[in-house]
Amino acid sequence: MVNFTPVKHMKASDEIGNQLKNAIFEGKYVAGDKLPSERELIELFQISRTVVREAIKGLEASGLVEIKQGAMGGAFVKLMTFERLTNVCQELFIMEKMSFAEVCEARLQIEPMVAKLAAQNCTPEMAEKLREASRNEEHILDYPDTVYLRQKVHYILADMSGNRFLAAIVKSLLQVISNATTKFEPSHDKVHPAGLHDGIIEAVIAQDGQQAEAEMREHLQAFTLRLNVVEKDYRDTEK
Amino acid sequence: MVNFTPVKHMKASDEIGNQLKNAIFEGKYVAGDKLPSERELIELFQISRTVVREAIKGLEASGLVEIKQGAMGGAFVKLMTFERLTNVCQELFIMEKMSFAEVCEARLQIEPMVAKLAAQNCTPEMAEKLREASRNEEHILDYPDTVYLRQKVHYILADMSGNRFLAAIVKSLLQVISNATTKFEPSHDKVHPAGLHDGIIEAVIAQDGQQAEAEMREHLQAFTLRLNVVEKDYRDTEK
DNA sequence: AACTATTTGTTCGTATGTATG
DNA sequence: GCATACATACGAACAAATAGT
Repeated sequence: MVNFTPVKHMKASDEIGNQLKNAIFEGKYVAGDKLPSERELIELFQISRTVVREAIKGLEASGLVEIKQGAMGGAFVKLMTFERLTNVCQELFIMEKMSFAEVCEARLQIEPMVAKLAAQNCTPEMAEKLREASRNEEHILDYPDTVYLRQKVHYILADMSGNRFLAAIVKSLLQVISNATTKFEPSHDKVHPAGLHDGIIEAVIAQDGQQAEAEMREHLQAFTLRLNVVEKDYRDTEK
Repeated sequence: MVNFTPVKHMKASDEIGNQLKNAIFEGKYVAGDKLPSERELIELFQISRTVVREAIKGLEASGLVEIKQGAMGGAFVKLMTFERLTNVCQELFIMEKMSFAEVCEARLQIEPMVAKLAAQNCTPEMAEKLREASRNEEHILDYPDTVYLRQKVHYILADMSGNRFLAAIVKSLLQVISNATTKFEPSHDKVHPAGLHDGIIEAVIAQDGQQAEAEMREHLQAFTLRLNVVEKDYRDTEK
């Protein structure tokens, strides 16, 4: 049996798009590198400018490169970050592939576990960072637009877990919940009692994983329960 | 203070790409719908062919539409699935933004929890589905290329959790681990003792969440430990 | 400040490929 | 086989942004 190869042609733009993509995945181009210019790609692939541009447009839409115009411009490989995960989560939520309740439940399940890991990995430097974040929470009212501060403790704990994937998931969920919440409860940012995270923080610093997990669960449960009700009301009034 | 609006222009292709994207997010076009044809878009946006094509190419790369050519062709809105989450996870892994060990650990943390949820939601129909999947596992050797069968129990349990986000995460992790494993241990598919999941399945059917969680954790721990070693060896020999 | 070179952004005209009826 | 409707591809030109001289 002769091993004939299929003659199916991909679209030219997909073909060269894939070649460039693979080159990036293989590390031939790393973050900050410039891909060959359009004219060069025309030469390299022996193909028209239109096709080259469509291919690069695809890479841009996939979040792999950033295009700058002008002299010294071109398609630059972007630093691959977990931001892409967050974007996908956000889109899945918008497209109603997951409900607010599901997102909250996922957070309720995962974040306590992450807090436990954080407690197990807690170092003196991390402990100080946590304490500082906690102290700053009291000043949030002075900077009403720093949503980040409100969530800073959660972000730090996520990073402390030592698992970049889990950290990214937690941050993505936080982001989705935060975006949704400001939609149906614009005043939410302003109500945030100081010292809210103290229980969690102390447990983590004491490296008491069990306790950290329990404190985080309790912290989220009250919060989540109320939000779910508010969100449901909001959805009902929408109709 | 007059509320002047910024005059910064986006690229035309991005501009109309965003408008189309938003229309999709807002449900103006749903899965299966056809976007206006290139000619129509030219009319609607009063813009050139090339720009329209680049915009649509962007949507295609983002996974939002699928382009068919020929009469009755055009850009059709794709059904938004969790596949996108899996793709991003796969890419993050390839780009070394997360290690094999981290992926395994995440699975080890999340899947037992999902098994617990599955146990809490177990219905008679689901129980039967699980039993059938378990029985079929013995026949896997007859169909060596059905990777899916090997993981079927895990997939069913994920769906049983009742949380689409958690299910998607579990499936994505499974996929990443599976892809990586076949790289450094091609023979892996063939070794899969029958009845491996029986402990988990029985606990889930008995609706014993605690037990299901424990069984799943044990099931994964042995598996994970060995794989981590094999993977490390593989990485070392690569250099 | 003005000029030049380089690179991407946009347009138009034309031709070809592909699927439907 | 043919007409139609659509996407794919090419090439030439001009516009706009940016960096360096």
